Amino acid sequence: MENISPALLDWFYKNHRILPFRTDPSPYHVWLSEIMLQQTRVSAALPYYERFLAALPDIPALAVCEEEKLHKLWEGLGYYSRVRNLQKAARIVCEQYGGQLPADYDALRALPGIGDYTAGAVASISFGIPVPAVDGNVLRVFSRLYNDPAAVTEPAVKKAFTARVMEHQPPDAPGDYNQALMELGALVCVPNGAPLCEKCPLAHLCAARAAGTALELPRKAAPKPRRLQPVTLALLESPAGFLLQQRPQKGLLAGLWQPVLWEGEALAAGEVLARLQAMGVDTGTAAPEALPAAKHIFSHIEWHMNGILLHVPAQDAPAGCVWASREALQAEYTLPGAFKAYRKLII
DNA sequence: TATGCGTGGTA
DNA sequence: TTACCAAGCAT
Repeated sequence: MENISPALLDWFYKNHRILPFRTDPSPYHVWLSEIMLQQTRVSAALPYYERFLAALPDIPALAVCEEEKLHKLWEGLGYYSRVRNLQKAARIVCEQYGGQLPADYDALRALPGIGDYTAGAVASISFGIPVPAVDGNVLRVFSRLYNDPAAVTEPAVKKAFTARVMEHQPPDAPGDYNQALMELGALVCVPNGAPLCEKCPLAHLCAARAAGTALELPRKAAPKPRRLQPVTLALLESPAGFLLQQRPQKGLLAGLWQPVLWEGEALAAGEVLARLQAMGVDTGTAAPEALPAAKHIFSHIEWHMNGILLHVPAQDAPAGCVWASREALQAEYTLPGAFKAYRKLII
């Protein structure tokens, strides 16, 4: 196949979106944007990006930020280990590289939270290093361009596609080329429906367009079905505010805050009261009110939530819990989006 | 290699 | 409403 980069780059320079991390593509900006954009849409990440940079304008500021504040800046964005790894990496960069990201693919790749894709993106976009940055967009574009039905979810297939990506990469513009492929995937060679082939600068080269198979590509392995999990929660309000419990430091929503809850069990109100009392909570005399049922879908689990709202007397918080005022909830404690249905009851 | 890890937009 | 799935990484 003839080299795609002239037509691709010409299209990119005329049609790319103006994005803040392109306006000022410093290594820190590109790194932060790439972490935020992992499995996340540009429109969802943009407000977080602006707010995060305003709070933590450089790598040393990120390195010394308190974890609670860090979580708060990521609240609602999901995959919270991303921001913890971001800080781990920032601390290493401060200790080993004087606070500047290294201009070296392998050194970037060795930092926490930076995998093949992100190392390639930062190296090529910020430092002009001729390496690949193969994400879901690029795999989709190439599976169609070559009309290749191989499952792009397989690492061996991704490796083979990466070799093809590099056959077309111009040595003098690796960053623009990598971004152009992603931009083409995001704007023209779109997923979830028919691609906009009439707008595609590579349409004349595209094997899937010729074969009429673009809608069926890329091929992926079927996802595993989600596990359904009943969850019972107890929303306790006292004169001091609402009772929050911190989640374990490992696993789902690690270290974030939530109403007191039990996963994997649908508990009746009487059983909830008994369990609260066993925790040392004075459940008082007010009758528990039923909370509305709610569902939250994670990628691998589906929570079916029920529970009670209970007004209790002023008292100390049990171990691992705090009483949080509405103001503290707003400013300090990070409540994951899974509790969106209940958030409006407490803020 | 398979699994765990969030959330929201869109057809 | 369901189903898909978005600029992935760690273990």
